[in-house]
Amino acid sequence: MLQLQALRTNKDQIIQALKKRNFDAEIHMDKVLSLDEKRRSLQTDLDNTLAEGNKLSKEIGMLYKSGKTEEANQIKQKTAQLKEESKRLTEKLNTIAADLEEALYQIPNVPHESVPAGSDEEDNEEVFREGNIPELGEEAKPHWELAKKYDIIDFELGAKITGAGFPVYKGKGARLQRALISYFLDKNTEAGYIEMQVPLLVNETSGYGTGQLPDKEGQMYHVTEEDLYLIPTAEVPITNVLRGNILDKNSLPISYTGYTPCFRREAGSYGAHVRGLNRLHQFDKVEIVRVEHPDNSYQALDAMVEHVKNILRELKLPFRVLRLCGGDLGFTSALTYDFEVFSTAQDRWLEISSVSNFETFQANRLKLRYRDENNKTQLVHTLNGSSLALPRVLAGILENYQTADGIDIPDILVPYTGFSRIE
RNA sequence: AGAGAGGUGGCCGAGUGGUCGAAGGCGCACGCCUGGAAAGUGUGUAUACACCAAAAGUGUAUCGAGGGUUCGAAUCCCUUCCUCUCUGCCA
Repeated sequence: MLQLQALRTNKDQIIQALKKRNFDAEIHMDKVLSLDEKRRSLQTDLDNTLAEGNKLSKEIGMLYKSGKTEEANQIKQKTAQLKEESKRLTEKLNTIAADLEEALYQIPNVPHESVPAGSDEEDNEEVFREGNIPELGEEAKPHWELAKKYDIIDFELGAKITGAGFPVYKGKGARLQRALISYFLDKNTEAGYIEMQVPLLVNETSGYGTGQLPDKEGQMYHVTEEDLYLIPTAEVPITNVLRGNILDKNSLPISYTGYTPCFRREAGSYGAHVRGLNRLHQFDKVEIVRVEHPDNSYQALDAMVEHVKNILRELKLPFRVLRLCGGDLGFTSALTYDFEVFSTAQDRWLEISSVSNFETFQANRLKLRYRDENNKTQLVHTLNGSSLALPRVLAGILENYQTADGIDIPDILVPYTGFSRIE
């Protein structure tokens, strides 16, 4: 959620910047600002009415104490009128405040100046590429065939137990999953991230805090009995750990990492691009989250990008980094770098990580602040990234490391798996 | 899941209808004292919103959350969430 104050003072600038997203902010902005104006004048009216009432109440108290019951009763009649008035104003104010909040929720984050203009993924800007794309020859198989051949992932079995998109990992496949999770967590904690184990279900407030609600409501599994949501990413519980806090500026930055399964309904997805591990309802991911002083957040974003690069280097997977264009940029993000691994057998790039700076957009909803030099509260910047999403890394390893009669395990993972080859 | 007790400021803790944003203590900040420190001592110490060009200041709201009773609620009533104790169940 954008800050009202910013909208009031930089209206034109923000409208201009949002054009990069192909988002016409003008109408929204006018609505927000006019609602805000109404809200403020109502607030003033209400405050004055309540103040008057408070004053009279005190008088009544005094009069009763000194036994002047009659005078007190006279004043009482005045307060009845004020009470009605304040009730009316409160109702009005609540309605306007709710409308205002809803209108604010409709406006996406302002893109960073480096975000390229563009309408879809075609316009994303490649900023980095590394690694050799192996020559696999004609025999190369996509990972879903490899998974079947070596009996390490069973999609049908998952469908039997639960439904499509809930695979079962078996034997060395399961072991490889576990190895990847441990390896990622080790890399992250070495880099100073504090490991967290968090709930996999969150309440509504947390969903709003990180911005999944209201705009991605349909993407989350909802446990209606308890009104809880299955997390679509560890970002939600981990970032909400700090919700509502006022941090000492010396406690910044705060860096967390956590492994969780992620649950996504993925309503509306279909076709070849969702085969195998490419798109699942349940998948594993290790996430990194940072809370930063606004002055340092872009430095932190670069550090996160470097960190993920290093992991992919160690895994010896061919990858590239994209700076997302305005049209492809997530609703809450100011700047996002996507990481993609090249899947040789599928002959396409697979997104495996997304690293974003949300600036104050999430912090504003989360009410997550720090105290500055002048003891004033300021919103922090929040960032997060995947390091990494398991299924596509797994797909990348299976496909790129395949040989005619087996799959090699990247050297860096062997201490974690305890084996160096799947046959 | 059932019965009972409770949720007050950064922390502890008083407060059962009136001037209470809330005693007292701890912590923290600044000052005094000291050669320096400790002890002592003085002052200050919540958040949001509105008014004001801004600071100062003023007003309003907030004692888990939401609603109600009342001229007036931290205090009474209802709903809900959470914590603790006992019973039950259970990995």
